[in-house]
Amino acid sequence: MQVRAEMTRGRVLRAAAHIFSEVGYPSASMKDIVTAAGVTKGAAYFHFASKEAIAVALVEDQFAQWPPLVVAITQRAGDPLISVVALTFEVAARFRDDVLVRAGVALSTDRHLVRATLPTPFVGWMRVLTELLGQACDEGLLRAGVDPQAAARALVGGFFGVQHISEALHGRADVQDRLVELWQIFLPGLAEHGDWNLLSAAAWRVLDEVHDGR
Amino acid sequence: MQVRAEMTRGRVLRAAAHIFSEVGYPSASMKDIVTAAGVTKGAAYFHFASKEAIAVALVEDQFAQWPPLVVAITQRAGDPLISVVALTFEVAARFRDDVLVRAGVALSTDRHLVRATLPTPFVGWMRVLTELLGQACDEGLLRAGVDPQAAARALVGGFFGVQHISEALHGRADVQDRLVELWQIFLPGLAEHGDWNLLSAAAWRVLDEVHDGR
Amino acid sequence: MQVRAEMTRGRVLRAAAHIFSEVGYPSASMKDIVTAAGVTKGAAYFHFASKEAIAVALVEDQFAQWPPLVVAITQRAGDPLISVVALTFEVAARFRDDVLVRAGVALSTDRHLVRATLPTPFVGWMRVLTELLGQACDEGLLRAGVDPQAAARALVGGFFGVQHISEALHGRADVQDRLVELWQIFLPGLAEHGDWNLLSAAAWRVLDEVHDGR
Amino acid sequence: MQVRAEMTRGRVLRAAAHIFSEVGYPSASMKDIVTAAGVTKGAAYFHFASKEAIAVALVEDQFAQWPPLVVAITQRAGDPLISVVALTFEVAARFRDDVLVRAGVALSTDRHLVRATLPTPFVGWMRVLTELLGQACDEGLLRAGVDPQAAARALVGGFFGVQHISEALHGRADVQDRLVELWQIFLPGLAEHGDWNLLSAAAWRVLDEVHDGR
DNA sequence: ACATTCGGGACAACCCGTTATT
DNA sequence: AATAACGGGTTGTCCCGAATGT
Repeated sequence: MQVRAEMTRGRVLRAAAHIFSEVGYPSASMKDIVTAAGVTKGAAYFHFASKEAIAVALVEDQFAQWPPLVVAITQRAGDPLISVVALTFEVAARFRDDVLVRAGVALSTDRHLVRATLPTPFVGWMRVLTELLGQACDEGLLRAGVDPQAAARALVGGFFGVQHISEALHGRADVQDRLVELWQIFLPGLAEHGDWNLLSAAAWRVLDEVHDGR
Repeated sequence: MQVRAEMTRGRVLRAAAHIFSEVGYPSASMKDIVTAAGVTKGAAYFHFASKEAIAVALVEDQFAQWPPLVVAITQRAGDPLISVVALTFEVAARFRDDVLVRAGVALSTDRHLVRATLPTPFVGWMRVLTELLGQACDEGLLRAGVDPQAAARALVGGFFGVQHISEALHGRADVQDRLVELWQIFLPGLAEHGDWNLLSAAAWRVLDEVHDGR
Repeated sequence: MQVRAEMTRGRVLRAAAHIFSEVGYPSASMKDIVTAAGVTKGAAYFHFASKEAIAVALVEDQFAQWPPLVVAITQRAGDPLISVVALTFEVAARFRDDVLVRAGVALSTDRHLVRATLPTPFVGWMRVLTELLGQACDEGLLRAGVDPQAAARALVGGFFGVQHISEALHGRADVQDRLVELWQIFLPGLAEHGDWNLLSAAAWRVLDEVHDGR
Repeated sequence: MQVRAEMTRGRVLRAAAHIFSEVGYPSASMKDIVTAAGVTKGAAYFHFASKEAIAVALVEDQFAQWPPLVVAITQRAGDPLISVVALTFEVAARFRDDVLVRAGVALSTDRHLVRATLPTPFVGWMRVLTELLGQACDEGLLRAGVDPQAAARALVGGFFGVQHISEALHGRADVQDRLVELWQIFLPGLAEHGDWNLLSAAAWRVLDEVHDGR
C-alpha cells in the first residue's frame, strides 16, 4: 500500500509546512498539524519519529530542490552573470509562493529552535555563487579587484536580508522590487560595465525558457 | 526599597536576555529565567506581567539605545557617508558583544513567535539611513541616479543578512570582516568616487572619539 | 501557609499509597492520584518532582517508621527472643492494616519497576535481627551451632515470603495465622528449649504495653 | 511453513521473557519485544492476541514444567523428605538460571499488574509439599505435633522469601547458600532426628541421577 | 512596596497496544 | 506476516494567579 502511505506522508508534510510558516516551529503543535492534515496522530508518528523529524524532512526537501534548478538555469543561460540574476529572481519567487519552501526557509532561519541538526544553510548557495562568479571573473566580466568568494558571501547576505525584511514587513509581496533595488546597488561594484536593464531582461528570458521547458 | 527592586528587575532582564538568545523565546521557560536570575517567580511577576512583557521590555530597551548613538555619531562625523559606515560598524559590534542587544535582535528576528506586539523592526533604521543618504545626495556625494530610500532599504537588508549569516555560521565572530566585504561591493554602486580605505579609516576615527567621549 | 502545604502533601501521599497498593506503581497514573487526592496536578508537582519522587517518599517514610518501633519494643521486652517475636507480630499487623505501609511494601517488592533508587530493602531488618539474635546467643538462649546472622536472614526471608503469599492469596487477612505457623516450625531450630505458647503470650503482653504507652 | 511459525513464536516468547524479567511486565513495550525478537509486530500479533497473552503463555509454560519434575524426583528419591529437599534445590537452580522461569516468576510475583487471569501461584506447590510431608508423617519421619499442611505453607513461604531476597539483593547468585541456611533452621522443627548433612547429600545424589537420566 | 510560597489547569509531545489492509 | 494507520492516554511542563508574609 505504497501509494496510500506516500499520500499520508505528503499530507502531513504539507500541513506542517503551513502551520510552521504561520506560527513558527515551536508554537506548532502536533495536534494542529495532524488535524490540518486530516490524519491521526498514529499515522503521523508512523511516518515521522518526532516533530523534529518533520522539520528535518521539510528542510531537506527544500535543500534538495535547488541543485536541479541551478543546472537548468546555468545550462540555458550560458553567461554566468545572467545565471546569477536569474537564480535570485527564481528563488525569490519560490520563497514567496511555495509554502514548502517558505516553511523550509522559516525553519532554517530559526534553526536554533530546532534541536535536531538541520543542514547548514547558506554555504551551499555561497559555493554555487562563488563558482559562477569565478567563471565570470575568468571571462573578464567582473570589476578589477573583486574577489568572487567575498562577492558571493555579500550577495547571499544581501539576498537573505532583503527577503527576510520583505517577509517581516509585507509577507514577501514586494520581494521582487526589493531584489531589483539590491541589484541596482550591487551591480556597479560587481561588474564594471554591466547594464542592469540588459541583464535583467536576459535573466527573465532564461526563466521563461526554463519554465516552458518543464 | 527602590534600589532592591531595580536590581531585581535588572537581574531578571539580564537573565532573560541570556536565555532568550541561547534557546530562543518559546523554549525559554520562566523557571529557567528566574533560576538564572536568582529571584523567585513571584518577584519576577511583580515586575513583569508576563513572559511576553519581558520580551517587550528587552526589545524596547534595544530600540531606545540607537537614537542617542545616531546623534553622537552624526555630530562627530559631519560627513553623512562616514556616519553611515561608522554606524554599521558600531551596531555590528554591539550585535556581537552586548547580550541585551543580541537578545533584542533574536526576539525581533523571531518576532512572530511572540504574541505581544513588538515594535516594528527595520523601519527606524531605514528612516535614519534614508535621511543620511538624502543629505549625501544633496551634497553630491552619491552616484547619479541613486535613490536614497532604495539605497537605504538595500543597505539595511544587506546589513541584516550579513549579520544573520555571521551569527548562524560563526556566532558573529566574523561579522566585521563580512561587513567590510559588503561595503566594498556596495560602495561603487552608492558613491561614484568613494574610496573605501579613506572612508573606513574616517569611520573608525569617529568611533574612537565617540567611545572616548563617553 | 505551611499548614495547607503540609495537608496537600499528605493528601497526595495517602492517595498515591491507595492507588499504588491497588493497581501497582506502573499502572497508577498521576491523573488517578491527583483526582483521588482532590488536588490539581500543579499542586502535586509542586510537592513532588515526579511520580517516582512520590514512590521514594512513600518508601522512605515507611523505612523511617521502624527504628522507633524497634526501640520501643526492645526496651519493654527485655528478652531478645520476645522482642523478635513481638516485632514480627507488630510489623505483620502494620503490613496488613496501614495503607502507607502496604504501599511502601508493594513498592519495595516491585522496586525494579521504579527507576529511581529506592532504599535497599531487607538489610535493615537483617541487621536488627542479627543484633537481637546475637544477644540471645550471648545469653545462651539459642540452640547450639546457630549462627545469628544466618538465622536472621532466614527469618527475614520466611517473614517476607509468608506475608507475600498471604497478601497474594487472601489480601493478608490470614497473615497472623501464617506467621504463627512459621514460628512453630522455626522455633525448635532456633531455641533449644523455647516454648512457643509462653513466648507468644509474652510478646503480646509487650505489644499491649507498647500500644498503651502511646 | 509450520517450522518457521514455531520459530517465530519461540523467538517472541524468549524475547518477552528477557524483557519482562529485566524491566517488568508493564514497562515492557511490544515494540521492545518485537525488536528484541527480530520479528515484526504483525508477526507477533499473529501468534499472540495481546501482550497479556504472551505473559499468560509464559506463566503457563512455567507452571507446566513442574509436575514432571516432581514425578521424576519423587520416583528416584523414595524418601519424601529427600524429595522435598531435592525439589527446593532444583527449583532454586532453575529460578536462577532459566530465563523463561525467571520471567514466569517475575510475572507471578507481580501478577496484579497483569489484568489477565494468571494461574494462582503457590497453591500447587503447597499441595505437592503437603502430600509429601503427609507421607513423611505417615512414615513417622516428622516431629510430633507437626501439621503437614501448615509445614508445607511455611516451607513455601520460606522458599519464596529467601529466593526473592536473593534476587533483589544479588540477582539470585547466592540463592543456594541462603536456601541451605533456611533448611538448617527449618529442619529441627520439621523432623526430630533429621541430619541435614545426610539429607542434603542424598538430595544432591537424587538430582545427579535425575539430570543424568535425561 | 516587594517578595515568596503554593496551587491551578491547560496542554504538549510522544508512546502504546491494537486493528485494518494487503 | 508485513506495512500502515489508529486514537487514547501518559507524564511532565508551563505560565500564571492567589494567598501570605515582611
